[in-house]
Amino acid sequence: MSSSQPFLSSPLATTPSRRRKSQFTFKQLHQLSLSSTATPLRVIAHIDLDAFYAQCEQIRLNLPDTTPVAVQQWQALIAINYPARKFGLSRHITASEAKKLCPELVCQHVATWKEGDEKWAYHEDAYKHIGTYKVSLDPYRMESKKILACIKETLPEKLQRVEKASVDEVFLDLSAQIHSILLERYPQLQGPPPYDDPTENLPTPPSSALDWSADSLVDLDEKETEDDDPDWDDVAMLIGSEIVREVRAAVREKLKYTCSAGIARNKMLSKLGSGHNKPNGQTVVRNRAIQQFLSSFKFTKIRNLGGKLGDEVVAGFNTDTVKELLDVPQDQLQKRLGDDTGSWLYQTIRGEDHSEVNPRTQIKSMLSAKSFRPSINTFEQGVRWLRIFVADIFSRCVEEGVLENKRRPKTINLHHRQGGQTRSKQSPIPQGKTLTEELLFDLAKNLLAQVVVDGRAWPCANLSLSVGGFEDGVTGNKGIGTFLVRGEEAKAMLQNERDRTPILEDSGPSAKRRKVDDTKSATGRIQNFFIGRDESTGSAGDSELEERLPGVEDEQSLPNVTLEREELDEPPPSNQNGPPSHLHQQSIDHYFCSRCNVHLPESERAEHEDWHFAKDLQDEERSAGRSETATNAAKPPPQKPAAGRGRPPGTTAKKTEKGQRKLAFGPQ
DNA sequence: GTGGATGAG
DNA sequence: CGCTCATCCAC
Repeated sequence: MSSSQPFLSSPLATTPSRRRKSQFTFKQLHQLSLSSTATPLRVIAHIDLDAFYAQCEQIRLNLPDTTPVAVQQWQALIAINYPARKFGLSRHITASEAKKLCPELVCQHVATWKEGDEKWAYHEDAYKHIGTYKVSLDPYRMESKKILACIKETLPEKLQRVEKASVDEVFLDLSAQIHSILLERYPQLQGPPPYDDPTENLPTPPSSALDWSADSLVDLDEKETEDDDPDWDDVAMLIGSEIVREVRAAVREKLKYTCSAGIARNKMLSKLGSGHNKPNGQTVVRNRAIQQFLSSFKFTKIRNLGGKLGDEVVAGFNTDTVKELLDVPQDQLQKRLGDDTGSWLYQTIRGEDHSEVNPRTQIKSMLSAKSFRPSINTFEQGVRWLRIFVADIFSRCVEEGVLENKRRPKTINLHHRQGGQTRSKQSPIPQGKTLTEELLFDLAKNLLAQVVVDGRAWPCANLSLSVGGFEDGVTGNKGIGTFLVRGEEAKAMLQNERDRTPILEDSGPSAKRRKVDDTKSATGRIQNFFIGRDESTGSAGDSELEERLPGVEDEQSLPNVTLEREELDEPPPSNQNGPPSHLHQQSIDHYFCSRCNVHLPESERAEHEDWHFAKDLQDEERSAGRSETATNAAKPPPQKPAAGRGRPPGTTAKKTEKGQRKLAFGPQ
């Protein structure tokens, strides 16, 4: 509903002397305590750190906050703080151009990994080494964590609802806390409603003018005047604004960061609001001001309309403003965009957004990537970057508590870009083994090998490695006494292995010798990864020599690939239960476990078999303890229940006539 | 489950 | 721009 209409159409408005009742009901007030997306009293805040990366560097370097600071990534500037913006600096200019415009600019390069290092660092001359270093954004992730923790500490634990929206943004659903404060400050709101009827209107709101002086206030809609009495939604917003001011003060005082905020009825409006008064300001979008506020924007500034969908709308209706799009009837929008997208857009430009604040603060995946200029052309070059990616990802996994078994990823994914197209390969991370850096490295190499044999791998313009499917750690393998002991043994053995062949070697002459070995061992695994490939259609062409045309089945086979296929393919990798037939000897000291899809040295074979044995035993006990229907003894460990509730706007893909996909937004 | 695409910052 | 992160869909 429009926020302004009820005021205008209220019959009581004709009796100026008598104050009208609230337009809100006891039911809507109650819904506020539940953070319901349906209540018009809802209050959402969006908090956005000001020029975050630049502020991180300014604070890390202990510079006065008046110093112009930019963050440099190779030659590009990826963040510019507000003092620097006064000099006309913007993104898309180079560091040297910026220095000319602003000689006293502090131009700090991001931290980087260099080959062989076991940790990222701030290197003075990083920009000279775009070919061998990899950017690390870890410092900003760590600051982000501290800020998020600070925000959570400031809010009452029981009533908070915080969504981490990005490294420098959060959404807060303040509804429940505001409900509590309202009842406390205005006891007349405590129930029960008259006649115990929840549809009864709330008592008359306080008549004194509200003090908005500390906030930037968006102008009211036309026909609304500041003389109109406030209602409870205004009171709720004002309380929300107080809370946000306290949160921002805490972040400022404890961590020195400034941020901007928007307070409004929903996520979309709060986000637009937070950008309205930067830096270090907060903006309240009262319900009575929504139309005026929204109409001032190009709709491409609204979330989800910044991309192709927005372009499609512009093309379809020859305007990029909310104001003009308001004249388009809903069915016209639907005709052009599809029913769901059309009605979503119709509602959105009228200020409606019923999406929930998703109480989620932990990441679900992490990624390490590098664009290559110029492209890289060999498997061993790729492997060298994988080393760095793995070091990066593994150290971040350690921060996530992987070593303490708190959280651990389930899958590993390699993305590869060549020419216009990107392809990816992924594999499960075996859960039976301790998650080590070399395990990840091994898996990553295999994925790269798969990409290579699939063809058209070179020249490669971009590689990225990610791990995902983070789940809470297992409980400690109850009932398996031998596992932990053996696990320690395994660690010791792996340590010995590492001592002999250090994984994080120095860059230098020795690296050249070693990378040959990497290539060999990895090509050895190419063979293994041809399991499952259909022999009759042959295997992939040799991408380095043969560019296959799209759609053409080129069946040039790699002799050494098909060689071992038979034996490997025999028991296809599966989760079936059974005798220990899952360990396949590949060579004198090399095994492949088809249950885990993992390669093992002889030194780990016994432990691995023991682990399966113990786990099967445990699973049998479990299923016996339950019912006869439990036949899933060898299924993966029980999954985390569900990702909480509340997906952001329900989106469903549709195919357009042109075969392009676009988003469609369904009802919540 | 896998691989591609879109969108955000 | 380059590097992340999330979500969705066809398969």
